[in-house]
Amino acid sequence: MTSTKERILNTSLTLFNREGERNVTTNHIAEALGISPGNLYYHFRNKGTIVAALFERYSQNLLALLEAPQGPLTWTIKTHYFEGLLASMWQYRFFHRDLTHFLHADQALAARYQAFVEVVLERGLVIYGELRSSGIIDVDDEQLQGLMVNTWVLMSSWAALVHGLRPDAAADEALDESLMRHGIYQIICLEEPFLRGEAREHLEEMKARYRAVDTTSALLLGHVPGLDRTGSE
Amino acid sequence: MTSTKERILNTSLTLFNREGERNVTTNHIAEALGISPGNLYYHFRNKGTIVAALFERYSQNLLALLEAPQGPLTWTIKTHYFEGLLASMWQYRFFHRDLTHFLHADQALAARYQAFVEVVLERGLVIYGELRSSGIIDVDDEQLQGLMVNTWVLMSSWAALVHGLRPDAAADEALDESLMRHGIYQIICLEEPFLRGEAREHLEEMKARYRAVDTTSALLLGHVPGLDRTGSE
DNA sequence: TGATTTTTAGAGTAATTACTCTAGGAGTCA
DNA sequence: TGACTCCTAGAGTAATTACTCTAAAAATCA
Repeated sequence: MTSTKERILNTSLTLFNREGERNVTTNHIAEALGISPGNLYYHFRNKGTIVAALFERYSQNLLALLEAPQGPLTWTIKTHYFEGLLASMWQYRFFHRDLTHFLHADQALAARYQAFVEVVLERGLVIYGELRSSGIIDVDDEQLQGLMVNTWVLMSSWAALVHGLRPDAAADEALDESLMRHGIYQIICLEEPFLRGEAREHLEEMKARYRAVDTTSALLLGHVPGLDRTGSE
Repeated sequence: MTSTKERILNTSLTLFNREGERNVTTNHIAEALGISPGNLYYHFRNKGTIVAALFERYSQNLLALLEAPQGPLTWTIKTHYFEGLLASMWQYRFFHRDLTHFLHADQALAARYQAFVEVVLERGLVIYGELRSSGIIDVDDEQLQGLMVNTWVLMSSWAALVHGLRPDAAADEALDESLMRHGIYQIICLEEPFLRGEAREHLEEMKARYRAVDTTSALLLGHVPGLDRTGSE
């Protein structure tokens, strides 16, 4: 049986993701759990510590994934790997959604977050570096850095962005998954021009796999008709 | 002399950007202006309408920029043009920072925002389409779409992301400008592999111009080293 | 068992905050 | 002048909300 502390975190996470941290009061969390506010405050000094604890879980989660050894790295494996990362980030999407507020409100959290980003980028550079060594991507140092930053911006913003555009807080798991796949698709778009050898062979297959069939393109590229025209001109 | 209504909007914008909309109360806005809360509420039914009015200003601002005719389009011009867009977005950065909350709280605003994004993407596709027609970028339809989405994600997230990482709310104009230039640099990184002809010739020059000398690697890829900008023009 | 510590309930509070209401000044037009 | 509208002040309020306090149940230990 999970401890009360754990249950508070789990419920908070669910509510934060669904309603947005700003709209979830501590009383609301307690009520959802069927415990008293006093009990909640016995386990967490204040609301901020709940957020901080969730960030800890989030960052541990992500860093663990990033530490995982992987033997010979192919582009396909790497992409699948990124898919896992994005899924983890989606689980804690409330965090990136209100990131600036949290960092503004909690100096210590800000420092931990900064360190976290540094490690993520560092590790990401290693991964891309390995791909380069294997001749899978063809980039110079500068392009590698640019690519890494863009990948991170995309991943860390994707959830919030997509969450803002999707139809009303309908808890549609199928849609969510499709949106995450679209995120990976966009990363593939980032990498595509640099891909060589093995990766190039799998490119179309991978694009097809992650390309959002209907719903996703509908969301971001709605009824944008621009392409038919520019193609023929 | 600007009307009270305008002054309320201006002050709100300033405070929202600096403190975050969440931390700025209506009383606070009134106080900053030296007017009474009652007066504020005479001009705006509630806080949400202030946000909505600011979004209107923001979207009009951006759409006007996007409508601007431009004659023959070079990559250099386009990049300079994007710089203007990003600067406008930076002026209203509070909006993208709390975007999901605003959309969640105001159905009508959500609809307007969705329409806004559609127009922006549409217009962006036209611009990239023109570059393609001129042989400046070499992409197929699918790559064009992918590029467009990534550009938009990058631009609309950049302010919030960077704001979260920069040192404490120091109102450092020089730093801000450097960060915006870095945003353009990242877009250049997105486009670089597709560039041909004229653009390719100006690539290094443009990269040099927008590359943040210290701050780039500093903010996102390391620690901020006191901002020692060596003669940049 | 009794003693002690951990966990819980739940009423309560101080502070905040979005917003209201009334009354009156200030400009305009007759 | 008076009447009418626009604008402003500022006291006040209802509701929310993060958080406290006391006491008791439950678990742990001697």
